[in-house]
Amino acid sequence: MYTIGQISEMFHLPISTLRYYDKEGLFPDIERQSGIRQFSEKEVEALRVIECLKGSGLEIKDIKQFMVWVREGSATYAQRKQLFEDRRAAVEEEMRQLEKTLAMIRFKCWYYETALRDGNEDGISAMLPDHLPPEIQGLYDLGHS
Amino acid sequence: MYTIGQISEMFHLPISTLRYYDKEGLFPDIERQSGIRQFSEKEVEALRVIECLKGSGLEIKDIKQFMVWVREGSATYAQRKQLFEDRRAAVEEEMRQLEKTLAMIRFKCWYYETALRDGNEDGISAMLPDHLPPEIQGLYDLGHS
DNA sequence: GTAACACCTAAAGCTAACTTTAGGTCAAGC
DNA sequence: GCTTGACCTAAAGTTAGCTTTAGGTGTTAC
Repeated sequence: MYTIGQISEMFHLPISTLRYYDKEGLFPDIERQSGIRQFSEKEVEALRVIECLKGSGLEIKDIKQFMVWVREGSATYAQRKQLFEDRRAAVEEEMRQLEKTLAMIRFKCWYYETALRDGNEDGISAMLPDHLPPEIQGLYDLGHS
Repeated sequence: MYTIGQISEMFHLPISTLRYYDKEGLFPDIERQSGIRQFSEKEVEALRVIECLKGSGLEIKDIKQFMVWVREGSATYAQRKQLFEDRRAAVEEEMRQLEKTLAMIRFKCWYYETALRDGNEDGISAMLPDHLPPEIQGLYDLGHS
C-alpha cells in the first residue's frame, strides 16, 4: 500500500494530478483509511495503463470508460480489445505523420546549414533537386522561409 | 493570389483558424485589398511551415517568433537552424516514446485476444514469459486490467 | 433595389487537463 | 500544547487553441 505522496514520486506526477484523476473516476476501487487514499498494486497498474492510453492520445473521459469496463469483468473483454486496437491504429497513424514532419524538418536543417554557409538563401533553389526528399517534392515550388 | 476561402479549402483549415493565425502574427507580411486578405505564395509557404512546426509540437507563439526571424533576413539563419534542430530532437524523442506506447498497446491487444478466447484472464500470467516484449517486462509484475 | 455571398472585426465563449487557493483534519515531535 | 508535515475537499483559476457571435462592408445576380 502506498500513500499519494509515494505514488507521486514513483510516477513523477503532481499530487494534484493524482487527486484529479481520482475525481475523474480513474481509480474506481481505491480504498481509504479514515479519508486517506490507499494506493494498492491495482492502482499502480491502473496508472501504467493511464500513462499508456494518455500517450496514445486518449482523453481522460475515455480512460474512465475503460476503467468502468475493467470493473465489469469478462463481459467487456471485446470492448477493451477494440479500444486497444483503435489505439494501435491511432498511434501508427501518428507515427506516419511524424515521419513526414521529420522529413520536412531534416530538409529545413539542411536548408539553413546551407544558407548559413553561403550567407544567403539565393543559391539554394539550384541545389534543391539533389537534396529534396521525395516527401517534400511538390511542396517546394518556390520557397524561402 | 488566393482568398481566405480558397486557402481554407487548400489546407482543410476553417476560415476562423486562418484569421486566428493572422491575428497571432503568423502572416506578418500579408497584403490586403480594401481590407480583404490576399494570400500569396509566401503565405502558402508559411502555412506549410506552420503545419510542420505545429506537427512537431511547437506552440503558436513560438511559430510567430520564427516568422519574425524570417522577416529579419539573413541575420537570423542561426536561430532558425537551431529551432529546426530542436524540433528534430523533440520529434525523435516523441517517436521513441510512441514506440514504447505501441509495445504496451500491442501487448494489451494480445492480452485481450487471449482473455476473449479463454473467457477469462486467469491463465494469462502463466503465458506471459513468452509474450512479454522486453519494453514491458518489469512493468508487469502482477496485473489484470 | 434587394437578396445572397464572401469577406471583415472585436469580443465573448468553449474544452481539456490541470493547478491553485482557502480552509480543515490528524499524528508525531519538542 | 503547539507547531510541523502529510493528508483531505470544494471551488475557482489557468492556458492553449480555437470557435462562435454579433454586427458590418462590398460585389454580383435577378
